[in-house]
Amino acid sequence: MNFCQACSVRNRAICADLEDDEIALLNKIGRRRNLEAGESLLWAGDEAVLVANVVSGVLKLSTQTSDGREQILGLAYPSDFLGRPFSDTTPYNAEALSDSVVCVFRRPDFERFALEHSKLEHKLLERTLSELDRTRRWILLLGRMNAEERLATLLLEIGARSVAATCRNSIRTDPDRFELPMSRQQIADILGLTIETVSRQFTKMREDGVIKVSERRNITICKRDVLENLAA
Amino acid sequence: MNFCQACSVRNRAICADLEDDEIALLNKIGRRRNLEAGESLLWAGDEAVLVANVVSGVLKLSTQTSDGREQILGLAYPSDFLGRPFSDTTPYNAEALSDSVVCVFRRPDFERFALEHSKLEHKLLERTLSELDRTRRWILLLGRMNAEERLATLLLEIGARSVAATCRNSIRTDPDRFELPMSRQQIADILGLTIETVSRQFTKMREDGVIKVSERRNITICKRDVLENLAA
DNA sequence: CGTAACCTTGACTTTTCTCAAGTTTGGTGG
DNA sequence: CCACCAAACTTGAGAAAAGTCAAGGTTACG
Repeated sequence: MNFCQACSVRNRAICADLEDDEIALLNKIGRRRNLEAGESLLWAGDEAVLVANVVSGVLKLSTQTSDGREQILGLAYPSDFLGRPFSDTTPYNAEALSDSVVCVFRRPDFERFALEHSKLEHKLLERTLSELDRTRRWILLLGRMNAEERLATLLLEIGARSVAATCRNSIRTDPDRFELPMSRQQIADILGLTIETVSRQFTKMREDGVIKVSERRNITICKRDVLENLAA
Repeated sequence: MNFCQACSVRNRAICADLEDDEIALLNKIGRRRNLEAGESLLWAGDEAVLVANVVSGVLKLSTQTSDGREQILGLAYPSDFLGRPFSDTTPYNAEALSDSVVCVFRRPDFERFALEHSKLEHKLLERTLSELDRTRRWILLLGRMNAEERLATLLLEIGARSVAATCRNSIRTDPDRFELPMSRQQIADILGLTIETVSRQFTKMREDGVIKVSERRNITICKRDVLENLAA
């Protein structure tokens, strides 16, 4: 059975651009895996045994300080790549925030394939460079923005990425209406804040009419310009 | 004239592993450039026209918020790669902190070479993945550490990188004795703090006997275990 | 309908920032 | 060689932002 040919992220993940015969080979070394919300795929510090592509769902990448303060390093949406090729140690935890599907490879299999198929390696390089850009923008957020600016930036980013992640799946979503894939505590762990500070900022934005919130996780952006101004 | 063969970072930069004939080709498309301390090589938002390797010196990568608050994204030491291949826009400013030498390539030349020589592309991928790991560790610092922990982490990192950057140049340095390549203000911009907070933390560490400071920039680590405990 | 998890709110504390002096350092010209 | 200057750094006092601790609401779900 060839999962790749029917794969919903086939044209966006690092396997895009591969020829049919290459895809067939890749299909042999990878396999699908379903993750329930809350289930982990990678553990920081473990030997890096596997790498993966996200097919559907959202995962969080995280580490913690030695005394247990958690920091989320990033989110992985469909077509994003997970894991650490060419290193022995996994640098972060990866945990599904929603029920998810990933396409996993044993790391040695994937590395061998990559070295033999430079087209794949090139795609992985492009993706890694983009991820580095995104991560550096997050450094600006954590280093120089206040709580309000941080939440504004996150809401805009989640809106944008929710659309990008689903647009090929025919469910055209609006970047101004989306469901948060994480709890308030997790938002705090992304933004480097406490849950109370996050909650107060949500309240403030609601009171200012900038956003609407229903059932806690359904967000409507009412005044995009205000958010963009804060995030800039 | 072949700079590459005599290059002090020849075995550590992305050009390591290349065959002699490949090096000769690379030598043709690159050129050396000297930068004085304070001189800029890349400007955020500009069209990405060139990429480079650091040969000697230290550079800072930075961005700022729209209202001008600066944040340093990282430091580039000898053998580190600078610039953004495969994208039209340079994502950060790069400015020399000390007098530096870089090996620059026009981006299209470099990209063409990379696509034709997958060994180089592989090295670049490994380096980008490491840089992503390092950047993510910085996210933990900015998101979850207090001022004291941040400075401790930075001092240990600079000590380690100063050694790594110079060990092939026969000047064997001690990771517990080094010269800071930046001002207090720049340290603040790296750590996401203000200059006053940084200064107070230096004073505290001096008073606690954890470090010695002479001529402002010469640091001796006296109690490495204390710093490591803070940084962990 | 009860419960547990999640979220919000309030009062208070702590950390860092801001603003305003001072002080040290390194360079320059008398 | 010294006095002076500007830039870089340090220090102090008070303000602001975010964190902590402790209740009190909501919501989802069995």
